[in-house]
Amino acid sequence: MYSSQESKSTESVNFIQAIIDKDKKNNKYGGRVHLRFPPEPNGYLHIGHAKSICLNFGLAQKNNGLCNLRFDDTNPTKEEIEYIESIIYDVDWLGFDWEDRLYYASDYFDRMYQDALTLIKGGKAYVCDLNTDEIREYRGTFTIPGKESPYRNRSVEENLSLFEGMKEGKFEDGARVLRAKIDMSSPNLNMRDPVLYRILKESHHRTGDKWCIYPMYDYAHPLEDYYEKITHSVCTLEFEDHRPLYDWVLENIQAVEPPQQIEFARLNMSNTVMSKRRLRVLVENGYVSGWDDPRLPTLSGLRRRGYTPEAIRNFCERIGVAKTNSVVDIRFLEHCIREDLNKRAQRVMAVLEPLKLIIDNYPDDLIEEMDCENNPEDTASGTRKVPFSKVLYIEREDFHDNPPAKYFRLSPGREVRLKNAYIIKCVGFVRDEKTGAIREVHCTYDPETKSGRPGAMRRVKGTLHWVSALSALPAEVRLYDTLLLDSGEEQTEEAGDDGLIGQLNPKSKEVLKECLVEPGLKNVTPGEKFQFMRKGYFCVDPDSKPDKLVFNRVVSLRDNWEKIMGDTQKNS
RNA sequence: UGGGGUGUAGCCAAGCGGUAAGGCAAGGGACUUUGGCUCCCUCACCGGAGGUUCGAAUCCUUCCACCCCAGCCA
Repeated sequence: MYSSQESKSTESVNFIQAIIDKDKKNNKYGGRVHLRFPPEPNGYLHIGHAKSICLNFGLAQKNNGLCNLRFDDTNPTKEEIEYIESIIYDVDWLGFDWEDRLYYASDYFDRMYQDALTLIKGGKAYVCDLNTDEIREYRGTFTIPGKESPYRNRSVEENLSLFEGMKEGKFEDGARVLRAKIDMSSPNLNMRDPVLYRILKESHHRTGDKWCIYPMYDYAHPLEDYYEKITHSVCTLEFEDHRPLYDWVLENIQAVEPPQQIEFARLNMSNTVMSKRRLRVLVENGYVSGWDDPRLPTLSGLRRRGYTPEAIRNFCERIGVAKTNSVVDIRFLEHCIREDLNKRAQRVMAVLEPLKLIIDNYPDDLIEEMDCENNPEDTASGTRKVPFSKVLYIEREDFHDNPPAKYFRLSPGREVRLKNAYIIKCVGFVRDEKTGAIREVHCTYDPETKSGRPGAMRRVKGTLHWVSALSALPAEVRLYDTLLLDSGEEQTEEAGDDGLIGQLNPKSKEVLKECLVEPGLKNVTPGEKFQFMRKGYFCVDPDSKPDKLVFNRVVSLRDNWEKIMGDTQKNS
C-alpha cells in the first residue's frame, strides 16, 4: 500500500489505458469500462488478432470492466460459419472469457434498419440511384471536391418508400444504395456521402434470406458498439479517417453517451506473413499444408507448432501498444515461448541424427536404469529412469574426427560426459568404406564416474545426450524455421505475390525420419511439449501415433556453439 | 500539390520542461553433468534546422521521412 508512488514510477501505462484513466476520473460513462473484440468471420485468427484480443480483454480485466466477443458479420458474401467456430475456439484457447456476451452484428439488423429510417426522416440520408462507377466519379479525388448526386434531394417520403423497396427486394443488386447526406466537398473522402446500405441478394449465414440489404461497416460498427453500450471502441490505425463518420452516425441518431473510437497500430512481425490475403495465397496454392501449418502465424498454426497461450499473451503484453507503425522481431516471440517452456517442459533425450556409439568395455548384456532429472528449473518435477547399455546412439554432430577449435564434444582420444551416465573416452571410429562417412564410434567408459557417485565430480568439457540402442523409440521430427527469409521489408504489397513466394525460406521445414527418442515417450499425446536436451523444445503433432511418433520443433534452444561456428565461417 | 497519422538504440517501447526506464537482439564475463537456464557488465544525446528557457526528447517555427484514405470490403 505504502508503495503506491513507487509502483507508479515504475509502471508505465499505454495511451489507451491513459484515456481510460482519465475517463474514469471524470466519471465519463459513469465509470464503466466496456470493450469488445469484433472480428469479421472471414478468415482465421492470427497473432495480430491476438494482440487485439489481449488488448481488449486485458483492458477490461485491468479496469474491472467487460469485454464482448462480437462477430461483425455484415457482409454475407465473405463470411462463413467455419470461421465463426474457429474464432470462438481460438479466443477461448487464448484464455479469454466473454461470459454470456457473444454477439452478432446481424442480430441488430432490425434496429439498424430503424435507425436508418430515423436518418432518412431527419433528412440525413437518401436513396441514390447512381451505379458504382458513377458514385466513384462523383466522389472526386484527393484534390478535387466531389459533386452532389442528382438524387441527393429526394423528399423524405420518396426516400422512405424507395428504401423500403430496397428492403423488399424490388431492385437488383447494385441498383440503389442508401447514402448519408454529409458533405461532398469534405477533404475527408469518407464524409462525401458514404454508402450506408447496399443491396445484396445473398443468403446470410445467420439471418438466411430475411434481408437483401446489408449495412456497411461505417454505419454498422458505431451502432453495434452503441447498442452494446461499449465505452471504448478500440480499432486499428487505418480507421482513423473513419472516426468522424463514426461520430457522425451516433450524433445523428442522437446517441446518449456514445462510445469513442480509439486507434492503435496493428502488429507486424518480421519473417512472416500477416495479411489475410497473403495467408490465403500460401494456403490455397499449397505452399503450406493448411491454415494450421506450424510455420504460419495463425493461432491454429502456432498452437500446432507448440506455442502456449501463456507465451502468446505474454508476448502481446510486452510488445506494447502505441500508434507507431512497427515491425516486431520474430525473435522476440521466440524468446517468449522459450521462457515459458523452460519453466514447464520436461527434459527428455532424443537423438535427431543418430550415430552409433559402442562402449567397448561395458558388459554386453547389462542394462542400467539411469536417474534423470525431469526439469532442473522445477525440482518438484522429480526424476525418471532411462535405460543405458553398451550400444548407444549419439548426435552425429557430437562427434568429429578432426575437431575444429573450441569444439568440446567427442573426438579421438578425448573425454566427454554422457548426460546422467558416465564419462567416456573415444578410442576409435569406423568409417564406411564406400561413402567415407563415419559409421560408428568406439569408446571406453570409466565406471567410477557414474552420475551420483563421488567419481562423477571429475570435470570434462562437454556433455552429450544419448539413447540406448536397445530401447530407443523411432520418431519423426519436423524442424521449422521462419516462413520468410527476410526481416519484413520485402513484404510490402508492391512486391506482389511473386515477391512473397520468392521470399519463402526453403529451409522453413525439414523432416527428419530417422530420429530416436527415449522409451518413456511411448504414450505421449498430441500437444504435449518437451525439451529435447541440447536441441530445443518440441511438441507432439496431431499426426503422432504410439507406433509412429511425430514431433514439431517449437523453437531451438539458444545455441552459442552455432554462433561461434557461424562467426568462424564468416571469418574464413 | 487534399485529409488523417507517426518519427526516441539493429527491433519493440517508457518519457509529458530538470538533464534518456525496461525488454529483445548484439558483445563481454561468472556459473554449469543441457555450449540451455541463471547472474553480472557494455550498448542512444531523442528525424533535421532554427527559436523560447537558467535548463527541451518534452514548448514554438520550419523543413524532411514514412504510413493510411478515392470498395455498393472490414
